[in-house]
Amino acid sequence: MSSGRAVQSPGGGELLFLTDEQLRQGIEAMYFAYRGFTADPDRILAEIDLGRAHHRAIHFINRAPGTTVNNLLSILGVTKQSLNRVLRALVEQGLVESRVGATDRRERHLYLTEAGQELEARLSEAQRARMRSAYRDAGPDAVAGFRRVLEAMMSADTHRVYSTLKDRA
Amino acid sequence: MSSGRAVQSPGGGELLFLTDEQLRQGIEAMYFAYRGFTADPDRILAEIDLGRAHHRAIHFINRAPGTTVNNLLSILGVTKQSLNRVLRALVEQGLVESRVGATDRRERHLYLTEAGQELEARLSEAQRARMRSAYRDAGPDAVAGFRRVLEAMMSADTHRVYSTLKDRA
DNA sequence: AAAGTAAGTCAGCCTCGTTGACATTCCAAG
DNA sequence: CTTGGAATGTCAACGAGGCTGACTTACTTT
Repeated sequence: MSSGRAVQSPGGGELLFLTDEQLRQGIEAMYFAYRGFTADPDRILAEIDLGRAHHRAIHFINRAPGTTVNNLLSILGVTKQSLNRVLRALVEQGLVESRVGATDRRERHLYLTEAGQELEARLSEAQRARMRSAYRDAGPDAVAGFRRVLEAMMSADTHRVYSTLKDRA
Repeated sequence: MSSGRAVQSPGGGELLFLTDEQLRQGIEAMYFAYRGFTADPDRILAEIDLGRAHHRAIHFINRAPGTTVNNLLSILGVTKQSLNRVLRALVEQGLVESRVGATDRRERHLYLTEAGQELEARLSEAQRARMRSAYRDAGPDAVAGFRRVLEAMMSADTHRVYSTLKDRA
């Protein structure tokens, strides 16, 4: 598995030489890996007639309980109309509670119910198990590199959202 | 960016200790990075009323010209009915040509037309540019680690498809 | 030739994106 | 105050691209 070769650039700085073939393998790896990444939660969600969109909402509500719809929107990068359908389903199934804001009553603050927390735990345990196994197979140095490449691959605004979330962990 | 710590397991082997927090950061990084990964091609595709599914088909037809529908199916992991709709659009737009098999006339062999090749080049150049930039930011060691983790994250059967493609590059 | 299998197509459903129209609430200017 | 605009969230309807089921066509096996 070649990962490119450091060569001297004309300006003197070190440059990474990458063939189109190496890049394409990276692209395909990303595509196939993402399928594995979502496979386990998808199976669990299908049992209870929910989809990946519900998982994402549950994940980030769990991450920041009491978040508003608008805030969740900017994390997920979808339209509010799209998120709304997902949230409605989650509320109807008793997995999420939506409370009118105390100071600003236009806002809705979102929380996982008991049942929502249980589902979240199930989903994220499945996903973490795969991630843990991949990390162990690949080793600690690989993991650091993995993270570095992923962060470099994000779009600038997405990277900002990611960092904000990470920093307040 | 911590990537876990090597500790001695009871049996004496080395084990990677990973907190749930570390794993969750990896999960979020994967999610946000995948959005960046698809963003550039998506923009180009939207201009001509095509979607990600068309990109995938174009990518793998370009990779293995003359491939059959069935073969493409097993690479993409979708149903033939779903792929069929996508292929029909591509043929109608003159991007893909579907030729009846010479030896077995049930089969359809798929090829990119001139226009299809041009679009493929545009899409994959955009995607490679981002990948190249991410690789350069992260450095060669990071790239090797990135690839190792991704491969370990694939499901077994997907990994097989990926390897087969890679080996005959 | 008849039965079975494989490849592809047509029809119709569901999820989850999208845009448009709207109700509610807040706030700042008059 | 009040009133006009901005912010927040909801309802409706459309489209892409997954899915299953039923089918046709073409090849293979007996």
